[in-house]
Amino acid sequence: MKNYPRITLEQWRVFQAIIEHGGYAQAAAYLHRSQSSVSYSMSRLQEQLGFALLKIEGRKALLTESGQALLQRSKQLLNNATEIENFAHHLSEGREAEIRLVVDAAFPNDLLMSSLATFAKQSQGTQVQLREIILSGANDALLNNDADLVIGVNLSNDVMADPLIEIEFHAVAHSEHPLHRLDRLITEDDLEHYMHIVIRDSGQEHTMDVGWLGAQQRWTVSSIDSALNALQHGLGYGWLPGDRLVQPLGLNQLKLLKLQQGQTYKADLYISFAHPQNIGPATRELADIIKRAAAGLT
Amino acid sequence: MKNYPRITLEQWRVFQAIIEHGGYAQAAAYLHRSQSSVSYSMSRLQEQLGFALLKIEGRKALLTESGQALLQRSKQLLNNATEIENFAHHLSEGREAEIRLVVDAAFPNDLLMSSLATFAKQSQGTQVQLREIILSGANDALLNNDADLVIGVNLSNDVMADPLIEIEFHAVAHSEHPLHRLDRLITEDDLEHYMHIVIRDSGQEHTMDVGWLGAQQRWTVSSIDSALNALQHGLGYGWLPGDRLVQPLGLNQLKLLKLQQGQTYKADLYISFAHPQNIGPATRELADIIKRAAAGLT
DNA sequence: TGAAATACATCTAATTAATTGATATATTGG
DNA sequence: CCAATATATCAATTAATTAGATGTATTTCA
Repeated sequence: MKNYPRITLEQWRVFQAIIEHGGYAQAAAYLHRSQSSVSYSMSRLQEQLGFALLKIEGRKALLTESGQALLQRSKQLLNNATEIENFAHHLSEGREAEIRLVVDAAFPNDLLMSSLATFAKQSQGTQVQLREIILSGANDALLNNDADLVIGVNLSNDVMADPLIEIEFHAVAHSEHPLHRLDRLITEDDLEHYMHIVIRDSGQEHTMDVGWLGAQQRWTVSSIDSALNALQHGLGYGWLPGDRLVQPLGLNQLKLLKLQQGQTYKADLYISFAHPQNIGPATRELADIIKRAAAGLT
Repeated sequence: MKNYPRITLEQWRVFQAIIEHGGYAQAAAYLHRSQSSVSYSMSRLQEQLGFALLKIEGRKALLTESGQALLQRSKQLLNNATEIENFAHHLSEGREAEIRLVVDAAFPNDLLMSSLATFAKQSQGTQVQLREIILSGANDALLNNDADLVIGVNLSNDVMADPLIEIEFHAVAHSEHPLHRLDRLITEDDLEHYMHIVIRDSGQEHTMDVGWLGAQQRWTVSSIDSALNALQHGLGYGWLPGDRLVQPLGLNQLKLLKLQQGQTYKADLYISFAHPQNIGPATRELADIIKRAAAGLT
């Protein structure tokens, strides 16, 4: 099996030009070459492949079946090659090769995904490296200089942070959880008797510190998915962002707790550039897309 | 913006060889060229791009940031080019460029997808064009010669058809449908009073012929998804393949009907080559994969 | 029907690009 | 500071591509 290409991009280009312009002569005109040059390239290509891509029927050049299959793929190849050079051009103008985006898990996933999809269309080759964090992880990322763009809570002390959206956290527990069987609004005291599932800063270990009777019980997890998992297994109660609750509430796996107070609390998510003094064009575009998407939602 | 590539595959290959083999001299040895040739190619590449991919630090060639970004992409490009030539080689040995696969909608989707995923790994570039049909659509495809491989029901008269799996169709209706409120097993007469959602041959028009009181009412749809949609909106009852019912039954959107008789009926799905006298290697491989997947399920 | 026009193939010469071998320049290690 | 190592550059050579002229086959249409 071949491990490096022997056919040049120029050869594929000539092949495509012949098809797209309806013949050798037209291709030659398009490529600013002589007809014999086109003929030579094409015959060399077919000689290297070992079979015909074109059959000359009468005096028209027609694609063979194999030719059709290779035309399609060679077009992709040529586009690929062109894109690299365009990307290189953007690079030389200061466009970033990669954006390191850090996002708090509370940020709605569909909003993030649709923003990334929009950005991908106009990215000019800039790739996005996505990292999900929780709470202070966002600030850590800012401090440690391993992010370019950050979405998180509590960035408000950062003067440059723009508010994005408000996330509502709702108190929930498994639908069979004893808290749902109380015939009254739930008080702080009631909660003390049950396990509290807490999402805490990313990057830290799971710890379990079950106290004794009456003491506050708490299980700390490091991701929203872990918290959901724990809740769905009936391990306790906890506060989770609304958009992650739509499905489990719909399926009746979880139920909202009717609290005397504090049934929901709100947190603001901010977006911020990690290096405000030096923001590349692609990073700015991505930030704008996210801001617009968030604004459109409210 | 450039619309055709000016940098040759060879240039990218030289660039990669320098990185992979740790220097110009080693790359030259690997490529069976002189060191000066490698140096020339590389400097020409950078001249064309307008910026440096390598910086010579001391006497070691190190990637610049841009170089890193382009190395990654150029590797993809080279792989892409190599793959086309390998694919061409397979073509010249008689492998198909494309397989037209026609599948009855009753065939379990996950089975189909996992089979296609398996095939993709060993496809050697052969692409699969997938078309979904219903009932006699499979036979149509066979007759009209616009398929290479067919999965459908009622292919049994075709001597070459292999039985794949048995599909169970279950009678269901929306969980609030009046049929569920009868305190006894449902009879044929009961059914006559309600809309029957029927999936019929593909390629035909939706028709709605609502009869009057007591007469048989029927809504004919042309896909399983349409049928599910109709059922989930409580429009009537119908028989659907079991694997498509798992979710709606789980969500309690639909409920199985308790019929006096005929609550489920079974259909056998067969797989068949459209042109048994002339089967390409890739088509045979894909058929084998599907047969094995189906066999593993039962 | 047959001459003119069209289209691809082939040949040779000219041109362009790539490669080499020798040598220059720079850096590192001892 | 010298020997070894690594890349850069130069001039000469070699290879690949291109062009121009010409050949062959097909189609058009007068």
